[in-house]
Parts: sequence; C-alpha cells; structure tokens
Amino acid sequence: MDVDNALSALNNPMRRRILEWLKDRSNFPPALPEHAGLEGVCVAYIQEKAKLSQSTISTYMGLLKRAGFVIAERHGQWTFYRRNEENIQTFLAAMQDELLKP
Amino acid sequence: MDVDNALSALNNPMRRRILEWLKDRSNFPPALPEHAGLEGVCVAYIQEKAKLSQSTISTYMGLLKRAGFVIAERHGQWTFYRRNEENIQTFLAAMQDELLKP
DNA sequence: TGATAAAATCGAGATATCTCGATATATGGA
DNA sequence: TCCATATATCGAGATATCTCGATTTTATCA
Repeated sequence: MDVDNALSALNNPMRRRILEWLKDRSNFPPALPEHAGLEGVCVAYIQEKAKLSQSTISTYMGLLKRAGFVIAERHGQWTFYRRNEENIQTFLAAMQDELLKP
Repeated sequence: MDVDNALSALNNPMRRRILEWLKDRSNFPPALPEHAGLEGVCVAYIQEKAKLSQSTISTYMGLLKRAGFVIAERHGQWTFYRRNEENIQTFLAAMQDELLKP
C-alpha cells in the first residue's frame, strides 16, 4: 500500500465517485444473464454512468487498480472491477497512522 | 472540510512530511526566547528542514492552511504554523465515510 | 526615516495530470 | 477465418501542479 500512489488515485472526484458507486452493485444496470454470479461491474457500465469516454474510464480503472483500490477480473471479453475492501481499510489505517500517530 | 481540496493538499510527499514534523515541536530548532510559550513553528524553520525555497514553503503552508490542516498565527514578523488537530480528525472521518459508509 | 528581516505574492519554465479520439489487443461467435 | 464487441493502450492538446528567483508586503529596530 503506497500512500503516495493511493492519494494520487483518490485525488480526482470522478475516481472517488466510482469507488463509491462500486459499494453497491445496484448502482449499475443488472448483470447479463451469462454473468450472473460474477462479482464486479464491467467497464461499459461504469462508463455509461460516469459519462466520460471509454478510454478515460479504462485509464481510471487502471489507476484505481494499481493503487490497490479495486480488483480486476477478466471473464471473456469483459473485465469486471470490484472494490478491494481489504486494501481500502489498509489505506485508511495508513492515513490515520501518518496523520495522527505521535 | 472540502475533501477535494484536502486531498490535493495531501497529494505531495513534502507537505505530508511537514504535517508529520509538526506533530512534535522538537523536530525543529528551539524557539527564540521572545517566542517562548508560543505555539507553532515559523516558516524559516520549516524551510530549513525541508530544504526547499522560502517561497515554496510559504506556498505549501498556505495550501495546508486553506485545506484546514494547519493554523497560522502571526506574531510580529513571524508566522507560526501548527497543526489543526480537529480538522485533521474531521478529514479522516470524512475519508472513512466516503470510502466505507454503505 | 531607513535599514533589516520574515513571510507572502508574482511570473515563469518544467513537469504532471486530464481527457479525448484513434488505434491496438483480446475474445467469442457465425 | 472473418467480424463484432469489450477493453486497453497510444499520442496529443489543454489544464494544473511544482518549484524557483525576484519582488512586495509587513513588521521591527536604530
């Protein structure tokens, strides 16, 4: 968990918004029947909600992934992104330490 | 507490380092006799430790102040900066909410 | 008043981020 | 194999951040 990298990833309102949306799968259209049971949301759904270009969203998800905030899983031609709750906790703890620990 | 503004201020390793240094007054040279009893650290001491230019440090402290992380108090020709612990807590709580609250 | 000292502000060049459209890559289906 | 679809990557222009030296502002002191 590189705090510097993580803060860069979070230093963008839309990327933070995406992380919030991913808290709840029902913020997005229902999964296709063939994806039932799979965790995460595909890039196209995120893009549709964010109203930014496909390439921008792909870049954003890559940043969030490299920072550790999301997990990417490929299923066929789709990539499903979901939150990495463990790393998010780790980041918050690191921030708390850095900002508060004596 | 504007999370966007706060994250921008924190998105710089030296500014975070300064916030850490300010946790403990003894990270800096002792205060001048005429400043005994005053809280905070003057810009020159921070600059000396950070080894960046005076203007850069002044700008940085201004950013940290606008973000709410430090309090500036002028005494004569000196400006003393100290942490705003209450706002730091508020920011951490806001981050926790934004990242974790369902 | 003039000199000095601390801090803030200004202007600018270098570097990074943002966001896009275009293109490349990977996969599944006809 | 060829095509369609989803995603990733590339290249670039616009904008923001970084950091500096120079200047200005504010305050003290002789």
